[in-house]
Amino acid sequence: MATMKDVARLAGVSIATVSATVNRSAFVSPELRRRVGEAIHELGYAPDGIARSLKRGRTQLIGLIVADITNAFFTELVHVIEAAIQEAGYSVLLCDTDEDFAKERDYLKILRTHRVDGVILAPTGQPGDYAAFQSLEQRLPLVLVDRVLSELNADTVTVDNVAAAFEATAHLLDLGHREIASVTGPLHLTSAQDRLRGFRTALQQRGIAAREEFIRSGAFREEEAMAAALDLLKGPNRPSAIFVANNHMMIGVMRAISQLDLNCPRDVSIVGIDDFPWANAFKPRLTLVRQPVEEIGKTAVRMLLERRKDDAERPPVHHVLKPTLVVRDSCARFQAA
Amino acid sequence: MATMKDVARLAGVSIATVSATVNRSAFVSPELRRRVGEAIHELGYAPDGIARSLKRGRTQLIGLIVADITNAFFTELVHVIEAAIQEAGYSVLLCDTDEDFAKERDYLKILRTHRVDGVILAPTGQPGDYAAFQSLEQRLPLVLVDRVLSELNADTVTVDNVAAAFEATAHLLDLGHREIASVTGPLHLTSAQDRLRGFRTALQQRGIAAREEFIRSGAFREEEAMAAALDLLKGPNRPSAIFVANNHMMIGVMRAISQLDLNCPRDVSIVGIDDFPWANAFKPRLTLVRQPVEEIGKTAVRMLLERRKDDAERPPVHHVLKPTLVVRDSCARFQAA
DNA sequence: CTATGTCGGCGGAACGTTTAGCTAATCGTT
DNA sequence: AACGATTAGCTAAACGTTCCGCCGACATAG
Repeated sequence: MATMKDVARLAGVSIATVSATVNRSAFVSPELRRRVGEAIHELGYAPDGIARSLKRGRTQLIGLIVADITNAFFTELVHVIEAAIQEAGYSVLLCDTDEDFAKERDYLKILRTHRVDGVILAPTGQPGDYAAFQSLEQRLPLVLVDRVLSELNADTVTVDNVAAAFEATAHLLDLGHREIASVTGPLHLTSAQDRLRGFRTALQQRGIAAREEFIRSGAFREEEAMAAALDLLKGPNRPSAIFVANNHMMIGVMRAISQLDLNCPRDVSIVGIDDFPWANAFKPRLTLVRQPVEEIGKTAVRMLLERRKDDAERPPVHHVLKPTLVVRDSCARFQAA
Repeated sequence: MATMKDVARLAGVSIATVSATVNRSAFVSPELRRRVGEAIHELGYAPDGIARSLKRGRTQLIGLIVADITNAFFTELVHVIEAAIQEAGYSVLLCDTDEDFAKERDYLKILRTHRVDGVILAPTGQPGDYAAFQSLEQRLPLVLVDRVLSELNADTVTVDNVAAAFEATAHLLDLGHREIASVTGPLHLTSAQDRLRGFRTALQQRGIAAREEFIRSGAFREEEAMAAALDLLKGPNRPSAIFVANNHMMIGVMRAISQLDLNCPRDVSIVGIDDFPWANAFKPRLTLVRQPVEEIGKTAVRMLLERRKDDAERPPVHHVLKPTLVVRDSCARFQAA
């Protein structure tokens, strides 16, 4: 592979001139510019980003760590973040932790080795897991998305999960439901905590006691949600509505309903969090709380790049975005059986 | 950020010894190993992958270019490829072209600048677009997935799209359908071509003439598929079944059915290509041809890394994997209206 | 006691850039 | 005519590694 030296020799100039030409970093006479251009073309020269990174001290690489790319929310998030990063002249180093903190830690180390210029992280760890990081990650610019980690005082972008769950639950309450179940995520994640909190607050506010046996929390996974829903729905005094905290879980719940030959929304109303492409392509079209994914992604990228510029020890900023309820057909007015 | 020099100074050894210790590339006495280890720990040293890459001539980076990460097939593919690459000690540089060849070309250039060790590419270009590449891409190890590009004689991993479409169509024929429509992708992509071919072959084999007005080809997108399906289904002599060539299009078709208040499979039978998580969570549970995504991904990674080792000018190899029909509820036996 | 061999560890030259500082040439000013 | 100012382009020193070749110490053999 041709190097600047080859180009310089062929064009009869010094490598400094080649560099100046390639980077437009200094005036180069038209004549030399032409000769350099020709030599580059002839040799098929392309600058070596590695050498350049070494010298410049930055790589134009951003690490993106998500918990689970097959979750449609993260898919979409990766999509918009990738586009925004590319637009800004950087590239994405993708890491998928599969909700496994050990992997996440490994990835962080790898990203550090690759000398990425910054990291966008959707963390999976428990509080306490990150104690070592503050010092270890010698101020690598970091933005947290979707889930917060108070101990890691970094910039964050999240949606108001309490509000999301509150709205979803309030919608159910408005329709007359009282026996409402909740299938929610692992409670060490702030997103899951907040969603459960919003759910409880909505009930409380109407003076309705939450029935603890109707609250199921487990991993953000299809199988567990299906098991939970099956268990919830098979008994004689089943809830008339279920609030589902995540889209993987939604699949599980819908499959449970399908398997029990129940009809949604006639037999049970369902409301969830996270919109996704298929949500309105089937029966029933799902009523959901939509997160502003595009805004989350763009904001995260913007914050990261700003943080890079003036890496002053400016205190972290936290963006909290508003979710919106999208009403479709999966919730019906309550009627006694 | 601490460098080997710092470590060497603190441990009282040469940087060569630090390097040997870090890489286990030469025998280092236990005593020195201990001192170096301590110094590394104390300084929080981590090797600089950039300098290492420059010296070694490889980056442990693999470029992954997909046409559209929001397509569940590619989502899953990215998921398994990322895992396999990570497992092999490499990292993924993710590029999403949004089915735009101009972007694809830019990405290829960027990847080259980043000096990736290889590229896995799901191309979007038309034949002819890649003419310049052979020489330009100075033998960058390359594996094509999902879609082939004969002019780019690289290794490929695909599924037998002809067989996939054939099986799907045959299933419809077996159920007695005769007026079968096809909503298929852009015909400059081999995957779309092959799927249409399989569809035609199945009809032909039973001596049934394909009705050209029932064949719609457009971008692999939801909106266009919805428009096509709307048009196909609103007339009085509508097809009794539709073969849908891709999962984005499937969403569009299902939405059209929902909008027209038709019932699938009673009014129209649907079979598609590409399984996805939601396919059996709703009514109707979709009958689909499933691609062996995991095998595609793992094979692609394996081929790429092998190609790296002995970069002999060994001729390209082409893996063609078998799809399987998954019968669920979206196709019913034909009955005259 | 010297010659030979072994082996842990070191020095230093790369890898392909960027960039500070320099040189020689050209120019305008007095 | 002499002198600084300006300028195009060059030289060379980094950046943080890897790894070849060497050196000195020690062991063994003759």
